[in-house]
Amino acid sequence: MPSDFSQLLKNLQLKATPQRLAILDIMRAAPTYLSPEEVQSQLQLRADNKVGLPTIYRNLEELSNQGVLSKILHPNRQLYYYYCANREHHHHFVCLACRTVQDIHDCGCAELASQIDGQVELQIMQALGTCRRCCSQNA
Amino acid sequence: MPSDFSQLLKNLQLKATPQRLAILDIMRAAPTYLSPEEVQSQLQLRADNKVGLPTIYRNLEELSNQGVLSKILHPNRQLYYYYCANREHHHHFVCLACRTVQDIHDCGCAELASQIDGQVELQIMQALGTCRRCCSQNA
DNA sequence: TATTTAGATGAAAATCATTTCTATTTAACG
DNA sequence: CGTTAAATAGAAATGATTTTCATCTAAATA
Repeated sequence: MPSDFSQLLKNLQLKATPQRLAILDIMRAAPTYLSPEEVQSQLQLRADNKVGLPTIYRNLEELSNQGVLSKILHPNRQLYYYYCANREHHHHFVCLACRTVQDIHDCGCAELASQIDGQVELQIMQALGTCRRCCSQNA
Repeated sequence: MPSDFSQLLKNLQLKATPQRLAILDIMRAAPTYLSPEEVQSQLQLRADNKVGLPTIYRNLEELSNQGVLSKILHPNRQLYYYYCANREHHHHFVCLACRTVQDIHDCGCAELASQIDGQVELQIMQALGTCRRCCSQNA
């Protein structure tokens, strides 16, 4: 759980640019998943330097590839990202109403891979729906 | 397993247009998943009438919503569709090399839903990789 | 069989998230 | 401090997907 993102980036052999650090800061503080444009808006609110959208796209993708962020394929076909401190293999349940994210611990991926006649290289698994809190509010 | 797609479409309250029937025919015959553009190419090869891309997009999406086709979210971010006669709840393992699809029967979705603090409305689950045949060919 | 109409199609244009290009800047190492 | 590979910004391009809208047609009904 490094609040020291500089060290994290060094470990990943990425330069600790102000933009990267600011993006990481936003992502860690966000209670929900964010789209690249939303990350940009939040950066502007903080009166940080303006960060270009291509930079945000590049960094979100890179950090996602490195496992620092999780990527969410929304049904609306946009990409969203989420900072998850949990470094173990797991998946997420995403509330489409309030955008909060729950960890799914027992995902059964290992069992699944074992029944496949081939080699699983990428497993996309997402549960989307309405969390209990939002369910009860709409009732 | 209706080879009689007219009846299937009637059940779904969709008109049995020549375009729809042709698309279904292509999809059923395809040994792999197809992109909308690939469906269009195949339609042209058959010297059927030309079918517009928007029509293909609309129909693939509609038939996918109705459960007649399965949708594949490819890592390259394009959509692909696949005709699967298996009407039970299941998921797919997709070979990225040869594009063939295997059914995954024991997906653990029910167990997963039970551990979530909320209501799962949509579960995206895909295993992507290399099937055994392609694995051995590349060795 | 003719009429009617909701649903479907096609062509062109629009949309819009994402990526590329390229000149400029900068973090980090020595 | 100088060097250099990596990173950034802004503008432009990309390209899959969707919308628009005028036209057509399947199929229910008379």
